[in-house]
Amino acid sequence: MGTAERKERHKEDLKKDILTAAKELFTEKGFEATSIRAIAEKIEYSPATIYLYYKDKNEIVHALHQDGFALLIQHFSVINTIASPFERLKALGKAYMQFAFEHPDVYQLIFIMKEPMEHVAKHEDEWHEGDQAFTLLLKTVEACQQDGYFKGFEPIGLSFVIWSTMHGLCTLRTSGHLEHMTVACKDVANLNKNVDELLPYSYDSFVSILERMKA
Amino acid sequence: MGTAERKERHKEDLKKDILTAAKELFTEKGFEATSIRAIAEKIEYSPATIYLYYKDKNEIVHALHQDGFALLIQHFSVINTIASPFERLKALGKAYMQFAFEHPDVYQLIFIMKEPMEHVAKHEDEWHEGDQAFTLLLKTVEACQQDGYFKGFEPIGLSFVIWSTMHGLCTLRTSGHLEHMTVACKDVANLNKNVDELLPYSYDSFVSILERMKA
DNA sequence: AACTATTATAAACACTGTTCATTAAAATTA
DNA sequence: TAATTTTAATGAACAGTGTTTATAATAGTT
Repeated sequence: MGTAERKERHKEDLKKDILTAAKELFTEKGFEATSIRAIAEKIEYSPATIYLYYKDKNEIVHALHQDGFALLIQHFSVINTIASPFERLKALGKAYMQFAFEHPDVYQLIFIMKEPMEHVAKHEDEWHEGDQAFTLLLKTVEACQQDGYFKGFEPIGLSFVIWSTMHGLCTLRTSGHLEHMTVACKDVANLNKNVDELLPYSYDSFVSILERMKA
Repeated sequence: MGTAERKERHKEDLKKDILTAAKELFTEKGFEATSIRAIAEKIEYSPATIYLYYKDKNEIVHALHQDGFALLIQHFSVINTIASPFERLKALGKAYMQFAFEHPDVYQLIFIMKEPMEHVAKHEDEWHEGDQAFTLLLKTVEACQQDGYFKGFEPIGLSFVIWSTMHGLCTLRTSGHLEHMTVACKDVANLNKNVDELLPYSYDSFVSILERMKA
């Protein structure tokens, strides 16, 4: 008769509305300040209704985590046009960094927060999003190796080191730790106490290191 | 009369007792589960009393942050006995990694959590602890340079890259993200799906990279 | 002993995530 | 169409959180 379908559609709409409201509040006020009650108020439903569509807050956070990852993968799409493997690797790093600074809250959601991963763990699931992104890096590193870079290195370990470096650069910045380090900035004439300059600067250092790894 | 001194001493004792109780609860049950009420119960005082000695929870967290950093610096003391700069750098990395795994909660307190840094920011303070640790790394890197390593590199940027890599390695592990990445572990014969092996393994890769940077 | 300054606390405020019995609405059956 | 069943939504409560404040108890001084 079709009424069941319409109902089902309405149910899925509401589930998405919850997620959209959560995402907006999240990017607006951060995770800490985003309560179930606030989400409920935004979609004009009772807080208890949320629990008819999501088991708990972690399930919402995990859904946002997945959405956030899709956005990251999307940011990576720029590298498809680049033929040179090493240039592709560099572009991947730049895209990663840019994403972390443009969407610090999403970055936290997908790479820092424990809750979404705990949700994956509880459901004995696998982290497909992470695998997908890591595979992209791995393939690029392997392509670089065929181009003469990183000879003698095992690609997975190397990929992981590269990811770690980028992750470290991004997190140390967004967590606010660098802002209060005087040594790292003040003493360098080129930097002028500006933290924002330290990161692209360090990224260039990192690229130089990798560049020297060509046979 | 001395009574004023005794009182002052008692006051400082209580302030330390609060911190000790907080530290114990923190390492026992984690930050999330450590409430002011729980701390108060442990020292057998009323929750409101805590606020006579610490302005708010962030001030307690910041005090723990400073204690934690002292512990890290202590872990670094092993490098004093090593003459070779590059071996010293390697030992520094190893000590850093070991600290992160032995005290994951303290690591989170000093390098991941935003709250202690927010406290530093509010008081227009500087992050002396961070500066101290970074300087130690910087001096080691500079010594390496005088030994023929990292020629042509600006030491601060390079030091920051090294720190970022170590930080990335440690945080990706303790946050639980690696546990659910199948690609990174399963496919490597040497690793046998074991995440615990991925890190020392990746660390060795990183050391190899640095090793190649001689002359 | 009386007064004052310090220290401690009970109670409340405004929140949080989550559960559950109850009610309202919609769909199905008689 | 009327009665019944299934589904969806909610108000209220539970147990917790950080924090503030007026009140009470204690200690020190005159």
